[in-house]
Amino acid sequence: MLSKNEEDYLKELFHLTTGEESDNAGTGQLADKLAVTPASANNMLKKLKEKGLVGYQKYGKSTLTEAGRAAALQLIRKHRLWETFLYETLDFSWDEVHEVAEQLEHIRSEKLIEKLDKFLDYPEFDPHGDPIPDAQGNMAPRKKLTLAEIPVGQACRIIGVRDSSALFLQYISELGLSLKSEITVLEKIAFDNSLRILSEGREIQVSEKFSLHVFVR
Amino acid sequence: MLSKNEEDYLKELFHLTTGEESDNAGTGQLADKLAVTPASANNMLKKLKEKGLVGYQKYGKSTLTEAGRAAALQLIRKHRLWETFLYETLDFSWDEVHEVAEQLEHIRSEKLIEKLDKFLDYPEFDPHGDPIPDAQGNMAPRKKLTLAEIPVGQACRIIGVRDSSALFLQYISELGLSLKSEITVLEKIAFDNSLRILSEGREIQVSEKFSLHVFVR
DNA sequence: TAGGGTATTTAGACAAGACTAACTTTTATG
DNA sequence: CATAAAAGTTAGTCTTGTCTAAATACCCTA
Ligand SMILES: [Mn+2]
Ligand SMILES: [Mn+2]
Ligand SMILES: [Mn+2]
Ligand SMILES: [Mn+2]
Repeated sequence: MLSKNEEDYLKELFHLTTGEESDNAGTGQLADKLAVTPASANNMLKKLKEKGLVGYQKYGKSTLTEAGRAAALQLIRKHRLWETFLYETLDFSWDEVHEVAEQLEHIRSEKLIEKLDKFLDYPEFDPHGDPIPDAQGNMAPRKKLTLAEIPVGQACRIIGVRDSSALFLQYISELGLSLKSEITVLEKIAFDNSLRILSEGREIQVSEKFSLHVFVR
Repeated sequence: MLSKNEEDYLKELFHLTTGEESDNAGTGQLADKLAVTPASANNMLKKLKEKGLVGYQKYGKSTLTEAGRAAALQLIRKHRLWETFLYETLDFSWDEVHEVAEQLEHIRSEKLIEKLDKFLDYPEFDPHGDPIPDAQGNMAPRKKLTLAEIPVGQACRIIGVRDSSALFLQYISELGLSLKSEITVLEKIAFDNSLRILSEGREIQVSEKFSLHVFVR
């Protein structure tokens, strides 16, 4: 039985080692993400290695074992199902769901998560467009196309975001955009790759950085 | 900010001091309920006294202060709303909801509980017939009439149960009875006050003890 | 009213996780 | 390649909450 903290470490390790960047993570990198000192992360890594969930060696980078990966995926499944519930059923906004799901994901009940999945009608993606792993830990690949890659004149629809920080999510909400918003690219400014886009009749100017954080279809 | 454990102690203290029995509780009595040693309960009582939530004196009985009572009621509100959600929305059975609600009640989010209350359409009673306190901590009085008091020939409807132990709830489920079941008392056996009752066409024999645990209207 | 039994409290230890400060290893740089 | 900076580790301490064992207080009854 994993503790809440052990679960959070595994989940973060999963995110750090599953991106395009790298398939392993340093102690300090992990510590940063969890807002903890490197000493604390080091301590936990040793414990998780003992439990066979993490590949760790002194002064080396860490990885998840198969067992660790499976545990992380179960947590991610719960996190994203709860986010979906908060967004779809309780009318939370895009940027509010993460914090609460961070707590709800640790509730221990097989039955609860099965019933929730069924109640939500087996959703495939969470409110940020991230895929929800199934009970066996299978997860659809993340969509990769960003707003930055859409040619001028083309219309597209938001299906996700690259990061779920409250700062970014609040900004995108303020722009009047959200999941499923339809966007047309009006002009790409060659100087800095910023975009003029059209959504629901309103014209908006966004930076290249912004456009790289928005996934579209 | 109260910890999960502090919350559980306050809630149990509320239950022990709000029944008809007594308005205070001994250290060992509290320890029993929380499945903890008297030494642990003693330790916590001193801490809660420091925080102004509990009235405690060495070798004396303990009580809740007004602040402690208010905190306990908020927790009970969350517990019973979650039980209602599990029962009504996710189709949990009568005897399964308590254990999961015991975890869910500790999720910290004002907004969550408001939205849940609204989603459930502001329920007044939980699946066990217990009243749900409102956001200000006001709680309707518990119904008092038990099955044991119903005269022979009279029909009634189950509105709650005296205790929510899994043992009792499973038994009542096995009998085919649940919240809102209609019951007619066919005969009261004078020897031991056991009852023959009729529900949905089936005849059932129940003990006096059982009948004292079922609240009806 | 003096024991004796029961309830309560204290003392000391342990586990999980966190922190700071000091130390070691690795890596990058001139 | 030498050395300084960065990254990682260790040691020791703290907090929360638990336990066991031993000491104390309370209370009931002979
Ligand atoms: Mn979490
Ligand atoms: Mn998400
Ligand atoms: Mn609880
Ligand atoms: Mn209940």
